[in-house]
Amino acid sequence: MYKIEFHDFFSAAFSVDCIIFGYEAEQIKVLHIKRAMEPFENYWAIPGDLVYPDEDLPVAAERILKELTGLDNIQMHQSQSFGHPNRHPQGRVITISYFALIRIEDFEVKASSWAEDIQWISLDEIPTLAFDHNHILASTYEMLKLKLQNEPICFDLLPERFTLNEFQQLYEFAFEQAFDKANFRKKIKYIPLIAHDEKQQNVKHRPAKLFSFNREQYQLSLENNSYTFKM
Amino acid sequence: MYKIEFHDFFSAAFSVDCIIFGYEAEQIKVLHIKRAMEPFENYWAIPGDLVYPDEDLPVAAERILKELTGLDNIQMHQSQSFGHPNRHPQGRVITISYFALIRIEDFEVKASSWAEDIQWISLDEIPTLAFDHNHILASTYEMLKLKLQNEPICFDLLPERFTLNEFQQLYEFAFEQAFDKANFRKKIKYIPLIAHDEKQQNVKHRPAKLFSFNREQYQLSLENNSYTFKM
DNA sequence: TTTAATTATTGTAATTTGGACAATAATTTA
DNA sequence: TAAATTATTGTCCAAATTACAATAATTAAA
Repeated sequence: MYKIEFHDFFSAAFSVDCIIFGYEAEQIKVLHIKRAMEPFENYWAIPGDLVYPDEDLPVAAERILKELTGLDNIQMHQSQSFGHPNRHPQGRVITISYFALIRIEDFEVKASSWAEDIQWISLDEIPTLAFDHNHILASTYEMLKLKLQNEPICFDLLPERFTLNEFQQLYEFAFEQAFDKANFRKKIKYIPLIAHDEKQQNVKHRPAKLFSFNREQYQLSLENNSYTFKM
Repeated sequence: MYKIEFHDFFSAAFSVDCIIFGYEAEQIKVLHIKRAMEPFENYWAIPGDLVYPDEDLPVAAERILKELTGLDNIQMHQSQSFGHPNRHPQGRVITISYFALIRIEDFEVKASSWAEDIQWISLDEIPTLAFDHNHILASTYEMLKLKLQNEPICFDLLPERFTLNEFQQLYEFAFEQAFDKANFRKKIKYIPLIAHDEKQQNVKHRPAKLFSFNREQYQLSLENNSYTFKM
């Protein structure tokens, strides 16, 4: 085996891939772009690109997502790394996947930069994607479900002030099952929420009270070790 | 801003860091090595090193762990990536952390390669480590706890055939609290175990029945979506 | 102005689960 | 054969979960 010099190690690139989950009409969809360049030209792919040599990972994720899809100000979470030596035909590229969860109706997406087209595709209709993106997507979806149940990331999906029913719908989305309204309220008893005096507007029935997630109290109890979020 | 050419992206290195959690005397310890070279010479560090340009990540993790600590055949799990541009003084190095859980008494560790010394350090006595290793360790410990409760990785720690008491001790380790023997048996009712006819040998009391984790049934129910592991 | 319709919110009783603890079983050693 | 030790099972009570009923607040139609 030939000797590898120190500088030979500095020959890899790395990328971030942004898996944007959205829900709409009780379906989970994932944002895809159509590649306008080789390799995998014309394939659908997860939005992602190479990271600049002096750029931090979360910054790169934000930049790349915005460049390719127009999405801005989205709170992303790191998922996993994928680094098989042959996963990229043009060299050694390690990729780090980030994901987010958004309400589709709240955002407008737009193909730009080298993205030729953009589309929300439901989880059960994903075609063969570029690179190892099918694998990355599947494994990131598992991470999403795990985090939904163990960290309060679900509040990224809700408006700042929400009704308990909206919260419950999200819960049902995460667990893929329905819950009883009365029992749901007992279940979330320990999740720190702020009850506001304000009520729902413009509904054709009794308006529901609005709540918000009490981030301060959540942070405190984290530091305290006095409570761990569980859905 | 100057234009970055494609080949300029291929100037990063990447490493893996292996966080080996061990338990002994009801304490959680982490395996550290003392660095025998710059940067951070003489600092304690998590065992880790650069990955070869054509080497897969899990393979690199195994190789590096063995080179530095002598540990072999350890099932490691990927945790997270750390990629701050200045985290390594000699260039851009993204690191991917892997972790494992072992019983300290089952293995012998030995400093080798450029590791000058090796030591198990308990979690509450960790000194200032090389690089951003304190941060990596803290964040990987959170991942360990999350996975212990949601994936059957605890069986990596047990021998192939184990008694329910051994299983319970592990459970107590993971949750940092004691459980009632009788109640523990009710709690694990849904975890797929195989009860063998075989019994514990060479104990000074009534021997316990041996069990093993039913990986086949677990895989099946995963594919089935009929059960999710919960501790 | 009253009433029906709709959804929010609270309450209650039955069932299931979880925890404390006691009882019994199987084995080794003295 | 009895004492010691740990495994295993059972029982009772409290707590959590579930199903479902009752009440409250609001809008829209009569």
